[in-house]
Amino acid sequence: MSSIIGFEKHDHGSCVYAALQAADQVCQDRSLRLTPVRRRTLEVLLEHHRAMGAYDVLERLKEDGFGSKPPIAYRALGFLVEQGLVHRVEKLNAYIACTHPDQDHTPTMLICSECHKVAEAIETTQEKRLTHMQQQSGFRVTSVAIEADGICPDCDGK
Amino acid sequence: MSSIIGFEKHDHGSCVYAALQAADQVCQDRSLRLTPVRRRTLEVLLEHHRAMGAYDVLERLKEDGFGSKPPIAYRALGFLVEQGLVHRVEKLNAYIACTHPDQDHTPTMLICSECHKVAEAIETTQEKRLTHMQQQSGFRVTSVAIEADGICPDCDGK
DNA sequence: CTATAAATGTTATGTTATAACATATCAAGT
DNA sequence: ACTTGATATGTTATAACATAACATTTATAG
Repeated sequence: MSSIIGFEKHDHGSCVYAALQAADQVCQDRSLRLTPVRRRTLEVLLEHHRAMGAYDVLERLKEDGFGSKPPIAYRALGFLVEQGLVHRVEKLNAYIACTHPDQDHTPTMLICSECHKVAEAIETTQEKRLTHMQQQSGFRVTSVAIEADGICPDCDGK
Repeated sequence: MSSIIGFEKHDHGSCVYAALQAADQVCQDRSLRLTPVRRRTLEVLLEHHRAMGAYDVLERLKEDGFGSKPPIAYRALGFLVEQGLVHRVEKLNAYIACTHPDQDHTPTMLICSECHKVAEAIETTQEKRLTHMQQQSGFRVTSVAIEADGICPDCDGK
């Protein structure tokens, strides 16, 4: 079964706040530091609520007085991706805040070719399938990305 | 079920020849032109038998007297990807010849982080799952990429 | 209060990709 | 064959994405 987050309406203010809280918790639990740049980077992605390129993120960070060169953004994004707080959307070379950082998951990214919104479908059966494949093939999987292009419900109506 | 192609040994010469034949057939069936650049591009990928960047492909094309500028490679690759004769490996920004262009399929790419070989696992149940997801969510899927990082059987032994 | 590690910042450069336009080639109809 | 419209090839120029290497600052453990 799958549940989709991203295309329907929601209380955005509280969603951002909750996600930042969750991130604080995650980092505390893992003895990692959610430093100002890292926290702000996550916040920027949460506010935007769509996939952003590293240079778009960098733009915002610069405005807030953080460093202005690419590595600043790439390092913060790298950290957040490693911790599962942000997902990299490979097809777009872009980044999007995770909508449920608490759960350990392999997300399925649904990318609308029309409005360019990205939704994250969480797949629980996926894990099992991959483990199975791994046993059959002898390929030891460390990470998986699933990404679908298509038309989202909003755009499909038009 | 899944079947894996890419890590085990095989008769390379005949595999390249057969794939080119298949490509000719596919293009004929669809009234499309497998022009010299396009055919050579596919051949280069087949010979290499691993993921190649567009600029690596371009290098080869240039040597063969074709145009030497990026669009030459990107256009040929784009055509081949559209026709399902080549897959784009999103995580690597690279391209690899399809190992079974005849079947209509959603490939799972298995990317070895050690030796950088890429194998293609063909998934038949995947299609159904995505159709199902689509019905539930209202997201109309047009194309899907599934990519796994990990360690291939060869490298896992060491 | 140091010593060490971790994080931030900069410079410089490398890699991947596409827009825009000019030219050549092919395929269909006359 | 000859024109016409569509397809494909080629170039120039530039945009977008990403990292190596090194200097400086900040946190934290002893």
